[in-house]
Amino acid sequence: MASRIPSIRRVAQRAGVSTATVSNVLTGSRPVTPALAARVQAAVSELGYIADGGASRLRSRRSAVIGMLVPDIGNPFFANLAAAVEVLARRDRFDLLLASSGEDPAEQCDRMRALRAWRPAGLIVVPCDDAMTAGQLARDAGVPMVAVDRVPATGGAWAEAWGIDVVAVDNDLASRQVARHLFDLGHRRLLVLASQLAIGNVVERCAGIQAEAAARGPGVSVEILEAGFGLAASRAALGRRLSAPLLPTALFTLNGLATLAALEALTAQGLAVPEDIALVGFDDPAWMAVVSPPISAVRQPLAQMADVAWSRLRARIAGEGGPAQQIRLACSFEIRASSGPGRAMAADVAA
Amino acid sequence: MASRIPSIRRVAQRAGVSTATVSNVLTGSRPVTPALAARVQAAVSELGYIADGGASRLRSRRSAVIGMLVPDIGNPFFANLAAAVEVLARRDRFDLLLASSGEDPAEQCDRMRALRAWRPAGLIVVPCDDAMTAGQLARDAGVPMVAVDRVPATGGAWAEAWGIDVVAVDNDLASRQVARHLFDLGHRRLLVLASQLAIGNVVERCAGIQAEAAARGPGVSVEILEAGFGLAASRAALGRRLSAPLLPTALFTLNGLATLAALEALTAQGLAVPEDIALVGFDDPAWMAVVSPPISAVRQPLAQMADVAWSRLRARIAGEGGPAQQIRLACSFEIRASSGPGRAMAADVAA
DNA sequence: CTGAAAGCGCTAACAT
DNA sequence: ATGTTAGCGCTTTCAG
Repeated sequence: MASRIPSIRRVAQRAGVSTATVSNVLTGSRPVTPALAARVQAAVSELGYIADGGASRLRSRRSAVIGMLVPDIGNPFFANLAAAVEVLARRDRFDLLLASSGEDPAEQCDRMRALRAWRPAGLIVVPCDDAMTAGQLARDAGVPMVAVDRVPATGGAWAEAWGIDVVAVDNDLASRQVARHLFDLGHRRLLVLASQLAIGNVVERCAGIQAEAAARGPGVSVEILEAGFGLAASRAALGRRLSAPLLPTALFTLNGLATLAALEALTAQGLAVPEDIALVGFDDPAWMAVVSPPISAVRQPLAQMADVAWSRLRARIAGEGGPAQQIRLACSFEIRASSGPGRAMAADVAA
Repeated sequence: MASRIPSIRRVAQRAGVSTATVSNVLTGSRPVTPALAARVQAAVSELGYIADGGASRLRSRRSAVIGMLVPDIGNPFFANLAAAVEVLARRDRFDLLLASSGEDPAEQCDRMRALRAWRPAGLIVVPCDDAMTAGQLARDAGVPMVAVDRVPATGGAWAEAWGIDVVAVDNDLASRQVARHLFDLGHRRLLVLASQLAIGNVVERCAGIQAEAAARGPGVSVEILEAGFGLAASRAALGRRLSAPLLPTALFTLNGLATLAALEALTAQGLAVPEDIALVGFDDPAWMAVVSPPISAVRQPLAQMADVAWSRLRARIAGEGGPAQQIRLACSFEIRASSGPGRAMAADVAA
C-alpha cells in the first residue's frame, strides 16, 4: 500500500510549485511570494502535511531534539525535572526524548546508545552511578552534554576532563544545615537512611552530616544505613535497625522514597514522630507539607536546576560554551513539625 | 568541520567491506560470513559507531519509536504509566518519545504535531479533553493509536468512528463503590471535588456516585464542586465551600492532586479526618497509605493499563488489529482509616 | 555471500 | 524569486 502519510512532493504537486518552495514556505529560510505561499499553506492544511523531522535533520544537519536520561521517571523529583526541562526546550523549538535507566548502569548504557541513535543536539543526563564516566561518556564527544543532580564522587573531574557541564545542589551544605538543626534541638544519636554510597551526592550529603557531627565533638553520634533503592528494601533495612537496641532520636532520610519507607517502618514499629523520633527528609514532594505531622525537608531548587541545565546546554549547542562549569545551587530547608526535641531525647540527656 | 560522529561508510572502509555488509551484520537481515562479521564488529566498537535511527527509518520505512502524550508528566499517575509503557516498549525494541500537554488542548495539538513529525510506529495518548476528537484525531489516520485513561464523554464513539482502541478503568463502578461505602457508614451529605466536568472520566465518576445516591432515595445528598486543575485552585474552591454552612460529612476527591488539596484545605479549616469529615480519594500514590490517618483510595490498575495499551498498540503495528476495542479495567478500593463514621455524622442522624 | 547503485524525504547549493 | 539537482546515512534491490 502507498503510505497514507503525505510527503513534501505531494504538497508541491498539489500547490503547483517545487519542493524547494514548499520547504522555504515552511521553514522560512528564503522569501516566497505571498500568493505562492498561500497556495502552499492551503495544500499543507488540506493534506494535513507535517514535515518528516528525521529527513529534515538528515539533510540540514541540524537536530531539533534533546535527549534526556534519568534514573527513574516514576520518581517525582526526576519527573518534575523532566517536565521543567521539556517546557524550556519546547520554548526553543526542541523536542525532548526521554529515557530512564531504572537505576541500573547496564540499562543506562543501553538507553544512552538508544538516545544517541537519534542524533540529538544535546544531552541532559542524571547519571545513575559514577561508572558512567569511564567507557560511555568519553565516547559522547561531539554531543554537548550536561550532567544534573548526581555528581560523581570524583568531584569536578567530569567538567575538567570531558568538558561536561555539571549542575547540582550543594549537598554538603544542605545536609550540614539539617544536622545542625537536629543537634541544636538536642538530638545526640542521628540515623541516616541512604540509598547507596556509590552515588556522589549521597557521599556529599553524608560528608556534610559527618562534618557537623565532628564539629560537635564526641557527644553526638551519626550512624549511616545503606539500604539500596526501592521502597521495600529501605523499609526492611530500617525496620531491622529499629528493632535493635539503642534507638536513634532523629532520622534523616536522604531521598524522597526513603522518607516514605521511613514513615512505613516507623508506623510498623509504633514509633511516633516527632515524640519518639524526629524525621527530616531530603527532597520535598508536595504531600510532605500536608500530612500530619508535616515533614521537615530539604527542598531542591528544581526549576532553577532545569533552568541552569538548559541554559548551559543551549549555549553549548550554539557553540558559545566556553570552558565547562560545575554549578552548585543552594537548597532551602523547610522546617516543619516532624523535627522536634521529642521525648526519647530528653530521657537520653538524663542518662 | 567534518562531523565527529562516524557514519556507516567509515565503518565499512575501516572493515574493508561495503556498507551493505555492515548493515547486514548490524541488523542481521541477511547472513554474513563470520570472518567478515568479526571485522565489522571490531570496526564498529573501535569507532563507537551507533547507527542513525532516523536515516534507518527513512530508508527501511520501519519506525522503532512510539509517541506518548500525557496531560502532565509531573503527575505521578501519568509518570508511572509512562514508565510502565517505556519498559514494555523497550522490551520490543521501541523507543518512547514522551510529551506532555499541560492539560491544555492547544498545547496538545502542538505536541501531537511534534510527535507525528517523528513518524512514530504508533501513539499512546491520554487526551486532556474531548475536543481532541474533532480536528486533530481524524488526521492521525495511518498511525495506530491507543487512547488511555481519559475517555470522551461521547462514549465508545472513538473506537467505532476512528478505529482507535480505548483503555480505561470502570470509573462508574469504582465511584459507585465508594459512594456505597460512605452511605453504608451512615454519611448523608457527600461532597465531590472534581477537576473538570468536560473530562469524560470525571463525568463517569460523578455518574456512578449519583446513581448510588439515587438508589438510596432522598435521604442522601451529593454536591459536586468543579475546581479545575492545579493544587491552588482546588484548595481555594474547597476552602470556600468549607467556610459555608451545612458542612458535608464525607468528601470524595476525584484525583490525586485534589486529595492533596483537600488535606491542605481541611487542615486550614481545622477539620479532623475522619472525625469531622471522612475522606476518600481516586488515585492511590504511595504516600496515602503511610500518612496518618491512612487515606482510603481507589487504586487504578496501572501496570495492567500499560500492559493492555501496549498489547493493543503492538498488535495494530503488526497489522493484526482487528476491530477497535474499548477495554475497561476494574479498580480496587483500598479502605483505610480516613473513611469512618465520624462524629459530625452522628449529630446529623439525630437532627 | 557480497558489492554497486538507487532512493527514502528533505534542504542546500546551484541555476535560472 | 523559483526551479533543478545532488546528497545527508541508511537499507534494499539487483547483479555477480
